[in-house]
Amino acid sequence: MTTASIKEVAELAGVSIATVSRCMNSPDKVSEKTRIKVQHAILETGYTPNTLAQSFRRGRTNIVMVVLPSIGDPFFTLVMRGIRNAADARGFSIIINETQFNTITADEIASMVVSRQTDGIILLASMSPFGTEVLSEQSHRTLPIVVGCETVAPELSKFPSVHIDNVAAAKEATGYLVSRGHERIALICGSATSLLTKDREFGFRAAMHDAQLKIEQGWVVNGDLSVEGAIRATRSLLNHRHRPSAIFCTTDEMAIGCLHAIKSAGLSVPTDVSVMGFDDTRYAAVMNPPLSTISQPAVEIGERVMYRLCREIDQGRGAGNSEGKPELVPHRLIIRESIAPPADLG
Amino acid sequence: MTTASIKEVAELAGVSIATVSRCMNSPDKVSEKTRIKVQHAILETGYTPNTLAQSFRRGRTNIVMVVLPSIGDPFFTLVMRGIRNAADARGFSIIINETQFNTITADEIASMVVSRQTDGIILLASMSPFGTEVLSEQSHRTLPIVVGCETVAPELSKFPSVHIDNVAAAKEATGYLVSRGHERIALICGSATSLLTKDREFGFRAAMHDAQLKIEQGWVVNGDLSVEGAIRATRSLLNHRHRPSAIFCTTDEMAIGCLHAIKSAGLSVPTDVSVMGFDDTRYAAVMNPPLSTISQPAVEIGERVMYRLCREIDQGRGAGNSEGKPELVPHRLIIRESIAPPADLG
DNA sequence: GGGCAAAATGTAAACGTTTACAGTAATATA
DNA sequence: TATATTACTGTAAACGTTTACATTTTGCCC
Repeated sequence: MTTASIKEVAELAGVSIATVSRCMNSPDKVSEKTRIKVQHAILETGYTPNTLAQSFRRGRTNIVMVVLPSIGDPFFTLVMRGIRNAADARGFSIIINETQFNTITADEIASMVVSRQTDGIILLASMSPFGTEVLSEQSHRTLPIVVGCETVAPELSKFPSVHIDNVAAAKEATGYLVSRGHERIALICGSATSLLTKDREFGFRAAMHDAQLKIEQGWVVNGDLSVEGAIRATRSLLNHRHRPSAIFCTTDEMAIGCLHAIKSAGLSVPTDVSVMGFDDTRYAAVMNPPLSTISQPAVEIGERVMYRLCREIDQGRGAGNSEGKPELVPHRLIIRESIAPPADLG
Repeated sequence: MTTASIKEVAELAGVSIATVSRCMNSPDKVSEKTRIKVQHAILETGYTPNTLAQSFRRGRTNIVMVVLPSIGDPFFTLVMRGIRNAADARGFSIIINETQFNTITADEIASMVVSRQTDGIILLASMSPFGTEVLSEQSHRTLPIVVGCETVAPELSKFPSVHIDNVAAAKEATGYLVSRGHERIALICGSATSLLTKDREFGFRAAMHDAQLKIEQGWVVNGDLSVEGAIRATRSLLNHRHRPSAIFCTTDEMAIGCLHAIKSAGLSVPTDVSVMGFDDTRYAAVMNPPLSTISQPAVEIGERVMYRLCREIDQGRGAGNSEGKPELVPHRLIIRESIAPPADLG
């Protein structure tokens, strides 16, 4: 039973298909009399516009693609909630593309660009650095892209973005550990190719430098954003010749693994080792002990990214020239119970 | 710079557009000579087919929609991974529709049905019961739908589905608690309208009945699938006149909240209260204590659901007549450290 | 080389909209 | 009442494919 088309509505209402179309899209351009005539015909036939035909004709799908490392990460879940809020409000659907912690290449983006199945792209994942120039040259005028959460590479700075000041946030987090008396602080960070990771690492190093603290070889370790990766990373830190008294994880997700690894090594948090997270996901407060962390306005980031993308799309594709400076949103240090002064101070 | 169309390729290659189209879709129907001629033209023009036009013409988007309560739940994350695996293999994209723990109504489904933006639907969320008949009547012949995880209502039994035997699994979980000596066992379950919840509750009650144990008034409580909901539910259980010695949560996500609530009430797990989860998400093993739970082959469920949907789609829409009995997949009881004999036994 | 089947290609219609343009009806202006 | 606006409606083209059908080319056999 193929659904009624505009033609049948037109016939039933005794008007042309153009009029029916106008009834749907710009009702003010059609007289009230015919409008209600058409309304009735629509109801009677149960007509709904064929989205495929509309997309084709309008050259627009009202679908955007969001590229992110993992929907499983509770932080991204929140960002997605924001994106979805905004998308719903604007009548967009969303296709999610998980990179599974791999950095995405420009080629992959490009292939999304050319098949016009999406109107725009939200990039929450890090791009492989050597891909960025390809992308920026070949497509920044052709497809709207907005970057979220991730710091954007200089070559990509044509693209609008919204995120927190990751350097400052990491600095603040590290500074707090220092202020509680820690001097041996390690860092578990994400993939080395992620600029976001780089920024947080940079903030960490800056804070350590400011405090004139030494970062031992092997104290900065990659946890690849997963719980399991963080467990491995933590084990290596606990076995380190100079065991740190505090561990800063650049993600709550990794902090969960970190907490687990510490406890299953027979140590306790925060008595033996303090732990600092990042993101303030919904699990942070229910961890044992509750996790100190940096809170980002995740939902708001999502909303702003999506609304920004809408603007790009509406202004015609590739308003990449908007040359947006990053929209910075505020972060906040959340103090819970996973951090205490180091034992050797007490 | 609008991309090259099939016409330009045809002109450049000196053939008709039909031939170009054939080169792309059924290369065996065109001579090798012209095929390479066209290949070159394609490369030279940088032609890629306009997906919108293809979708329109073929009446197929290669997009499926999956409806689920929350992508945030780590269990669904795994199911999604399976779905995505299969979808990638078959060239499908996915649009996710979160119900946010609300049951979805047939109307909402129907609106997805009519706008032909998706080729099929995967239903991982519970339908509001009064909606099901509408759905089954009006659309089960028009749009391919496959149900996953959720038990399907009898009225929906025309739709294929794949899930575990939730009744048996819950019975087994409860039985294990009984076998460890528990007699005062409470249940924290999800939304009352979910059949899946109903099934697990039914299994729980059956096991209690078999063991001739009494379920006090107020021992079966709704945790609405969220961490926070479970915290509230647990508090009410801990304040209960007859405090249970074990709590069975029908979701790991809720078990996380449960663990937290018990600990922040100053009690310990499993010494004071034992906790059983359900789903074996990636957090279960890193909880403190590690969570005993029921493991489902989540990724496999996702894959099977998606492949099944592909079959439905290929056989022409609404092969709902396939009248599939549910595909049952096996579950497994996972024993960790969150369960011990009740204190009053020791 | 004539005849024929098979293979390759071209022609043109169709998919369901939107929209520029032209045309007609209604209303206001003189 | 004639004319100039304005408001409404219809006609038809266009969007980029796919595909049934017609036509041409090729290869083969006698």
